[in-house]
Amino acid sequence: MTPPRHQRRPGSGPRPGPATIYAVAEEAGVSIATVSRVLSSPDKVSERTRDRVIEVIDRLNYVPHGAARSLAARAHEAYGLVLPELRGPYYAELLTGFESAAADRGASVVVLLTLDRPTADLAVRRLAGRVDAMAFMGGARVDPSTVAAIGSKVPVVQLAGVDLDGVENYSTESTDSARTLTEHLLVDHGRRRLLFVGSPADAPDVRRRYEGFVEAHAGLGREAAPPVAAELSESAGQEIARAFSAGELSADGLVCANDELALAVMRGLGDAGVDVPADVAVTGWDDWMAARYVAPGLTTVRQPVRDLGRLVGERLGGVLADPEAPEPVNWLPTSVVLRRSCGCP
Amino acid sequence: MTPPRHQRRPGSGPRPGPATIYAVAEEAGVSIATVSRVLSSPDKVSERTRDRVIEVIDRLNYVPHGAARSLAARAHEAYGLVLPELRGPYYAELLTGFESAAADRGASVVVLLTLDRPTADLAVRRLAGRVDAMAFMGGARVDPSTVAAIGSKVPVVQLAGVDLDGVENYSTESTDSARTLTEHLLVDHGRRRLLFVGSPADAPDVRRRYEGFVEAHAGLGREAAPPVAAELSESAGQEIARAFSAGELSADGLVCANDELALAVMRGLGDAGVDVPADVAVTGWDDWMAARYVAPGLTTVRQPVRDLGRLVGERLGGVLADPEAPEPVNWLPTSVVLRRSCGCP
DNA sequence: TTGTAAGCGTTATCAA
DNA sequence: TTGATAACGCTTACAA
Repeated sequence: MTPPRHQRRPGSGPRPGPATIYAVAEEAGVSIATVSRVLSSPDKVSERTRDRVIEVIDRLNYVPHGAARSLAARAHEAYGLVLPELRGPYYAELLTGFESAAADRGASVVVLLTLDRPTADLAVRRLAGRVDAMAFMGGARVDPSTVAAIGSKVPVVQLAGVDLDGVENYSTESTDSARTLTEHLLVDHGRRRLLFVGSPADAPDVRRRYEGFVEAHAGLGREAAPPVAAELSESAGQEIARAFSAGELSADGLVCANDELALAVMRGLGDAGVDVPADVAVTGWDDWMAARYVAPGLTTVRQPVRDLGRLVGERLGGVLADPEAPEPVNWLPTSVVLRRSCGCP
Repeated sequence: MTPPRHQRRPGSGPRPGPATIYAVAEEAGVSIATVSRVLSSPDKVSERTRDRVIEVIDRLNYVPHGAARSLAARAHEAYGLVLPELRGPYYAELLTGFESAAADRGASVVVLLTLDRPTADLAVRRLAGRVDAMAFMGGARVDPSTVAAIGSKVPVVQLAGVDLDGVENYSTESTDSARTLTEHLLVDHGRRRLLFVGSPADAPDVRRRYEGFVEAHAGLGREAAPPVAAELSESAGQEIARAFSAGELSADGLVCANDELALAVMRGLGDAGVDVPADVAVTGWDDWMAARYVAPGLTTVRQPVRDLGRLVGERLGGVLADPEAPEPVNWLPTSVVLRRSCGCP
C-alpha cells in the first residue's frame, strides 16, 4: 500500500520545482497543518513556532499554490470581467473600479475580451470554472443563454446590459440624460431636425440613449427620425461626416452615441467646411479627455464609470458573502456637460 | 478504511452545488477518466460514448473546476499582468495585445493594478501562485527583489522596465526617437532653449526619453537642461503651464513625457495667451486620439503598444512551452509624428 | 476503447 | 497548541 500522503517524502531533500507546504513543514519541523495555520490564522499558532515557520517560508521563498488553495477552500478568490474590448476610457475605467473592489476583498480579476473572437461563448464557459463570480458587459455580445447557464453556477451580473430574467443589471442612467440633452438642442438652441447617430441594436446603452432622444421629441409633440446606424468608431464617424457633406444626410444637429464617433464626425465636418455648431450641432457621450481639448469643446454626457465598476465588484463580493444580501441601487446618475459644440456660448 | 475515491458516491443522486465530473460520469454510465478524455482528447473516445457523454455534459451544464484542473495538470492556464493603472490608451492597448496572445494559447489573463496600493508586493506574490507566468510593467514600481523572487518560480518578463539581472525586458524604442524629436526641434525649427517635462526617476521609459533628449543636445555640442519634474497627469501639466506663464520657467520648446501632460500644458499655455508653437513648441508621447484632434495638432511619438503586449504574451507562452526557446527581439520601433505643435506647417 | 487509482498541494475537521 | 488525515475535483499513467 502507498503510505499516507504526509509521509510520502520522508527525508527527501529539496525537490525540483517551487517549494510546497511539505517542504516548509519538513524544514521547520512541523506538520503541514501548522504551516497552513501560520498563513491563514497566525494567532492560532504559538509565537515560537510561528516565527520559525515564517523564517522558513521566507528562506524557501514559498508561495502557496493557488489552485490547491482554491480547490481545498472551495473559492477561487477571483472575479471574472467580460468586456468586448478596451478602446476608449470607458472599459478601462470600469476595469479599474472593478479591480479595486475585488482587490479589497482579496480577489483577483480575470479579464476576457470578446470582440472579434468567434468562440467567445466557449471561453466564457471555461472562465466560469475559474472564478467565484462574473460580470458581463452588455456590449460583449455573449449569448443570453450562456449568461443564464453560468448564472446557475456562480453569481452573475450584467453591466449596461439588457434586462435578463434573474440577472441583475447595473448601468449608468442613460435615457433621462439623453432626453435632457435632446431637449436642450430642440428647445434652448431651437434645432429643427436632429439625427441620432449610432446603432441602438448594437448595445443596450446605445438603445437607451436613443429612447431618450425619442422621448424628447415626443414630449414636444414631434417625431424623432430613425437612428443613423454607425459603429462607435472613428471610421464610422468619418463616413457619417462624408455622407452629411455629400447631402445624403440632412440635419441641424447630430446626437452621437459616443465621443469617439462625435469627434470624428466633428473633424470630418470641419474638414468639409461645415461649421459646428453654426451649421450643425454635435454632441457625444462619455466625456473623453479629447472632448475637452478640441475646438469647439464637445457637449457630452459624463458617466461615473469607475464607480460603476466598483459598485459591481462590491455587489459580487456582497452576494458571495451573503446570497441574501439586498440588491443595491442598480444605476448611477450621469451629468450633461455643455460645451460649445451644441451651440452654447 | 475509506473506500477509494471513485466509489465514494455510489448511487448518490444529484448533489448540491455545480455538477462535477463524477456526476457526469455516473449519469453517462462511464468512468470519470472517460469524461475527462471526452473533454481533452475526444478522438481517444469512441463516437458512441463521446456523444452520450457530451449530451450529459450539456444537460447538466457541466463546467470543469478550473482549480482542480490546474492542480492535476500542473498548469494554471493563466498569465499575470501587473500594471500601475489603466489611464490613457497605453495600458489598455498593452493589455489588449497581451490578452490576445494569452487567449490564443488558451490562457486567461489576471490583471493587477498597483498604483496607490501600499501592499502591492504582497498581492504580486499571491498572484505568483495563481499564474504560469507574469509580466511586470516597469512603472508598476514592484520591488526588484520581489520580481527576482517570483522569477525563480515562474517565467517573468518586464515591460518598459529597468534592466534587471536575469529578467528579460521588452519595450518600445525610446531614446532614439526622443533624440530625433529633440534634434528636430533644435535643428529644423531652430529652438534655442528646450525643457524636458517629466520625471525620469518615475519610470524607466521616461528616463530613456530624457536620455535621448540629452543625447540630441550633446550631439550638437550643447548641454541639456535638467528635467522639469512632473507626473504624467493633467494637473501636473496645468501646473507647468502656470509656472511657465508666471515666468518661473523659460523655454521656447517643451518636450513632454507623454501626451496627457503635453495636452494639458498646451491648453494651459493657450489659456494664458501663450502661442503654441510660435512662442513655445510642445511635443508629447503616445499619440492619443486627442493629439490628432486638438488645434494645433500635437507632435508626438507613436508606439506599437498593442504589438508590444502581444509580443510579451507570446514570449511567455513560448518560454513556457520550451524553456530554451530563443529570446525574441526585445524592442519595437516607434515613429515620430509631426504635427503643428512643434512648428511644422 | 475503457477503467483503476495515484497523485496534484492545499484547507479544515477532529483528536490528541 | 499541534498533528493526522480526509477531502477538494480533476489528469494521467497503467492495466485490462
